[in-house]
Amino acid sequence: MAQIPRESVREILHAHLAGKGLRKTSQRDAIIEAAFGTNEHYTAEELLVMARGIDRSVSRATVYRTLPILVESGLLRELDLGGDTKIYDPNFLEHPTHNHLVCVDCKKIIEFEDPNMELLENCISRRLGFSPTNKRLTIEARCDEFQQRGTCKKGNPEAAKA
Amino acid sequence: MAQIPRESVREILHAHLAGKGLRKTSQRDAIIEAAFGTNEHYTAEELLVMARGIDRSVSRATVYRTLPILVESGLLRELDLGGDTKIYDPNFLEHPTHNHLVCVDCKKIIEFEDPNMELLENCISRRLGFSPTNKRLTIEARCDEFQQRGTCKKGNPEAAKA
DNA sequence: ATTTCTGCAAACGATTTGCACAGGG
DNA sequence: CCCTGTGCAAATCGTTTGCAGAAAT
Repeated sequence: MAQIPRESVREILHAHLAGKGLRKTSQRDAIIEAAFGTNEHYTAEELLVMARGIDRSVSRATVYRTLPILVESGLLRELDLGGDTKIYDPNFLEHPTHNHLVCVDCKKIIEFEDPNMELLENCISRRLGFSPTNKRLTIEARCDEFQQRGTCKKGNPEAAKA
Repeated sequence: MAQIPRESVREILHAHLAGKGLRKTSQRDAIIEAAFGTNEHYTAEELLVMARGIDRSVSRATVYRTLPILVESGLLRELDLGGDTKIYDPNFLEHPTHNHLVCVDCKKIIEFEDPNMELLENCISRRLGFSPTNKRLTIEARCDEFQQRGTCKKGNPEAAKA
């Protein structure tokens, strides 16, 4: 499933760890494996479950302590999409400029890229006296299909109930 | 300070309360007064302090219970700008389509309107199969001035430390 | 009178942290 | 060996909620 070659991830991560005097541990390996073994978004808790599937000894605390490291490394992106849980997005390397559309109805997160949006963000930021570095953009919208049928195949059905 | 005539706010709010069988109470009045007596953004906790300045008897729970009512009424907007606290924006009536730029450095929240952004949001949403209703958009950026001087007059200085 | 509101304090849920031990360099 | 990483459980912090009394209709 993962589109990023595992070696690249490992390389970049090892470089990052080494550069910071951080150590390679079996738990971190399991977490990394889990974190980049999918293209789906996930929460810290979901990552914990996935990582435990690889190495039973991974603890919640270690997941929470490792996530910021992965984010710093530039391989993982942390999303604040308005819920009370942070969401993590492993597709950052391939699509560094993508934005997110969150469906209010079905909770589905859709990634999109749009050069016009890129351009417009830059213009607006500059006009206001800001550098467009490190920007995030999220659109919240309503799902047409969900509006009509009360359900939709885009989103995960359980999320819709929440 | 408030640009919205207080009567309009009261009228709309009373209509909203009446329509839902909700009661007018002194605590709610104080909260409303505080909520629309400024153009600044605020957190629930900050609103509590402001409301208590008007009516000492206002409790934290009542503020938290009243905020969703104000948001539903359409007069107050709830913003999720990525921190762990929700932010409330009383300027929604005057500028219904405005978006937000949050400075990573000085934490300042800047409101802006841009017809091109409007248009683009609509196009993108539609293209993806969503109705552009109820959308929110936030740009996160770095403050030029802050980058150069380590401080900036745009933002509130204390927020920058956080 | 009836029903909604309120304050208080306890409950909550995601995340963080102190501690003593385990394990990489 | 030394210092970082780990699991556990307790602590945080914003927000929510159960309850019994207070107030609005």
